[in-house]
Formats: sequence, structure tokens, C-alpha cells
Amino acid sequence: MPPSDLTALASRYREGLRHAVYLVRSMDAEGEYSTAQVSMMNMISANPLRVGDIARRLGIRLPSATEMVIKLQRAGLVERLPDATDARAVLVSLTGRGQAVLAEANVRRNEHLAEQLGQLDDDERAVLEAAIPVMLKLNLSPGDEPAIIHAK
Amino acid sequence: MPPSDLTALASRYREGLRHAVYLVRSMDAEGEYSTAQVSMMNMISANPLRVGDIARRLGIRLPSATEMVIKLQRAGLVERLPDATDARAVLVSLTGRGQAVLAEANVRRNEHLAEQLGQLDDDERAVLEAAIPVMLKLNLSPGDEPAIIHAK
DNA sequence: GGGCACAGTTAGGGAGCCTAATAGTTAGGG
DNA sequence: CCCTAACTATTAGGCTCCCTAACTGTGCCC
Repeated sequence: MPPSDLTALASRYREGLRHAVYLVRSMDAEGEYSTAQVSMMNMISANPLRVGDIARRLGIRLPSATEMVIKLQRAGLVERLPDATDARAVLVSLTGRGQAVLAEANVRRNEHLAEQLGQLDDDERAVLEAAIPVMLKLNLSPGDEPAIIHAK
Repeated sequence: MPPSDLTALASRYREGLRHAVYLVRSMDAEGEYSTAQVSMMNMISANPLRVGDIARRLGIRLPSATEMVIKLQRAGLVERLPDATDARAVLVSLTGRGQAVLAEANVRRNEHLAEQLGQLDDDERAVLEAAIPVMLKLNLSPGDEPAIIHAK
């Protein structure tokens, strides 16, 4: 594929990305908990994770993860436990209430989005579904560096 | 399509949306100007717009648009002019420097994203391209004009 | 055991969004 | 006409989520 076509596709995909951001924002506006919070809770729902692991997987810096954890802890959704194998580390796990809230938030968000998806026809949905794995591949900063680095 | 499949698709698309958000954030980290700023500037690059029109098309509230305009004005990229037909309104237009900065920002962002797209194979790119119009359809805000971002 | 690396927190700051309250302008009905 | 209701934008204050820099405490290794 010639570079000029790539750039043209990039330009159009930027529009799609912008709309995706709006969609996420509209979902955040509906529910009690933000996308960031729900993502973090989903991340630790299977196994407790260290704060550093959370930060790395969310693509943010450690202090940002600490801040989010503290807020969720104050809301009673999350616990901070010592790691038996390393006294420096802090394990973050969902409380019982956190599990309930998370389950409900996931249902809510899925239903909200399903409502939007219901307005598409079958072909459009198939096209969207096929694109999801590609969208996942496009994630920059495949593991190490956070997505956001403030210039300056 | 049964509702249960819709919800399952919603759940998977949520993951795609999350990655899209990361991608946008990583593009913001690279350049000097944010996606929000570039979108606003693209919006007024053809014709000056009123602050209210900008807010509506960006899907944000009036005070948020005012704030963004003021910041861009202080950076010398944008001007606020009176509307001859309505003394209440304020028209926002790009300065010469704003036009130059915008053109360069669009090029840089497209090249940055094109680099990512270049790592896909042709089938994946075709799938992604086909999904863009569907992504745009998903963002219709009820009652109002759809938020259309003019990427260049 | 001294020094360095690592995990996390604290402190301070910025972008970008919000609601509520305010000032100024327009337009329509009495 | 004028008065009021509706509209446009701004100001004020507040929130989340992200950042860097500086700090505390722990682990490791020579």
C-alpha cells in the first residue's frame, strides 16, 4: 500500500477515533463510575494486582494508578493488601461490594452500547465486529511506556 | 439479531473503544496540541463558527468551548470576532499562524497514525476502513446535528 | 552493611470537562 | 413601544484523570 493511501486512511480513521471518544464519554456520563474506574476494576476482578502492574496495563504512570486506587478504596470498592512475597508491593483487590458494583456497571454499559448497536443493520454490525481485533492491534505503546507523556 | 448477541458484541466493542482511547491519548502525547484543540481548529478552518456551534459540534457544553477558545486565543491560533448579524454571538476564526499550526498538526498526526496502520496487512486495513462509516454512525447524539469532526 | 534499584506514595500542576450564576442582546406579545 | 422571556456567551468554582519531581521504605548484592 502506498504511503499516500495510508495517510488518507489515517485521516479518515482519526474521525472514527474521535467519534469513539465521544461514545466513551457518553457512556461515562450515563453511569456512576467512569471508564477508567471500570477498566481498572475489570483488570483486578480475576486476581489481585500490584499497583505497578495496574499502571502498566492501563498505560498510565504509577502515581496516577495510586490515586485511582485510593479513590476506589475510599468508595469501598477496592482493598489494598500487603504482598506476602515483597513488602514493598501493594496488592489491590475488589471488595465484595466492588464485585457487585462492577458486575452491574458492566451490564449497564453493555446494555447502553447494545442499544446503539441495535440501530445498525446486520451487515454493519458484522463489519464492526470484524474490525475489533484490528483495533486491538493498533494499540500503541505495546507494554512498556504509558500512552500519555506530557510534553515539557 | 437477538439481544444477547448484541450485548456480547457490545462487550467486545467496549474493549476496542478502550484501545481507541489509548491510541488517541498517545497521539496527544506526541504533538504540541491536543486532539480536542486540533478538532476545534479543523472545525473552524473553512468558516468561522460561533462558540455555541463549536460546542454543539464537539459535543461539549458552552463554557467548555469558551475555555478552549480562550486558551487557543492566548496561544495566538484563534481570533474572537463580533458577529455582524447578532451582537450576542462571537465568531471564532483561525489566525494565519493558527492555519499553519493546524496544517502541520494534521500532517504529523496522520503520519503518526499511518505508521501504525502500515504495520497491518491489506486485509486488516480493508476491514478497518470498512468499519469507519459504522463507527461514525454510532455517535449520533439524540436530537442534535451529529458531531462531525473534520480531519484533514 | 553500604549503596543502588525498585515499589509506592505525596505534593503540586495542567487539560478538559461539568453546573450554576451572571451580563448583555434579541424578539415577540400586549 | 416596552417588558419579559429566550438566547449567547462568559465567569466562578469544582471534578477527574493524567503528569513530573521528590520522598519513604524495602530488597538485593558485592
